[in-house]
Amino acid sequence: MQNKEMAQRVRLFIETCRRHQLKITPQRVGIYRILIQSKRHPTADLVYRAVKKEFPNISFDTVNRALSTFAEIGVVEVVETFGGPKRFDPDIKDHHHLHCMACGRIIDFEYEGYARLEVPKAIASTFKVISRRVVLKGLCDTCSAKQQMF
Amino acid sequence: MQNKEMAQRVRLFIETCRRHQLKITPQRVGIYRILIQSKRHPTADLVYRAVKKEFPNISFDTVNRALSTFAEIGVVEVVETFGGPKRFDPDIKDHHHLHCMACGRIIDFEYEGYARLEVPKAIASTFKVISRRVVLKGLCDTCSAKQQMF
DNA sequence: TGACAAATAGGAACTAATCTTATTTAAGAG
DNA sequence: CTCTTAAATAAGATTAGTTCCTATTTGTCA
Repeated sequence: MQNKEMAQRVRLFIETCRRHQLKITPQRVGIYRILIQSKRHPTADLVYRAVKKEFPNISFDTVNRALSTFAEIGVVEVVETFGGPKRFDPDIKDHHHLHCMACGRIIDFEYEGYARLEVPKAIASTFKVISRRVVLKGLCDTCSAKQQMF
Repeated sequence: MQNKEMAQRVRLFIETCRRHQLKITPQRVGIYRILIQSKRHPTADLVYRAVKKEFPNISFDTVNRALSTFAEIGVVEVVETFGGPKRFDPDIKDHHHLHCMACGRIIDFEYEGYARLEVPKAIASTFKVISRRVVLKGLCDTCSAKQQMF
């Protein structure tokens, strides 16, 4: 990620925090910076270990609480998983996911064809739909290559 | 569910277990029967508490292991969640999910319009896609009614 | 009917998430 | 710039969810 883009996203993040009357602490900014640099939909623990390099005595709880707070104000998203620890996604634009069942990697993709997944009338009339996503399960390039060998 | 349909599904379940060299134990059958009667995508703990009525000294581990085994051989599915305990779905037909963010309910639906969600070429050429599902987040009828009151 | 691998019960161990409390700090008021 | 106060943090304890371990039991096949 470009330095410039990063700075821009951090600015936006800070703005959103202010709008929600959240204090801008160095820890929160550090956590957010780590998160937007990660392409791996990390767990709280992974973020904790990364941010610990910059803040050696930050506590796990601070990281975990920050991530939950970020999700509440909508600057990050909790990703759908199939058990295991929560994973966080700093990309809040509409996009879709492929889950590799072998290595657990989650690959983001955007696709025009899914752009306006209409909601069935029967659903739309009774439920308030907030977000839509296509979730694919499969094997990523690396793992399907490995399988071929057997 | 009709008695007849139930018996048929259990027969199929037993067949699949045999195909995978799994022993047909009364516990496994009991757990499976509970699961196919549930419309709530229950957690292991919920299944455990229900099946305990029939098998008073079944252990949680037996239930949990059975459910994982069932998922491995494909007779049930682990449902996508946003943190929290694993949830299991006895419906292995293609279908989609609406997650109520307020009460946690997961509503199944089928929709012709999603029937063949084509996979983008860029994905299809590098990944082996095994299943596809549309995941909607929102508020269910009951919860959106409650919100209206404020 | 007997032999054996697989499954179960029960409890221990482990991992993830949340809570508690004392201390520190961001940010608005003066 | 300093003071005040509510909010946030660190550290450790607690709880929830899941998996592991071991002795015992039980399906299944010969």
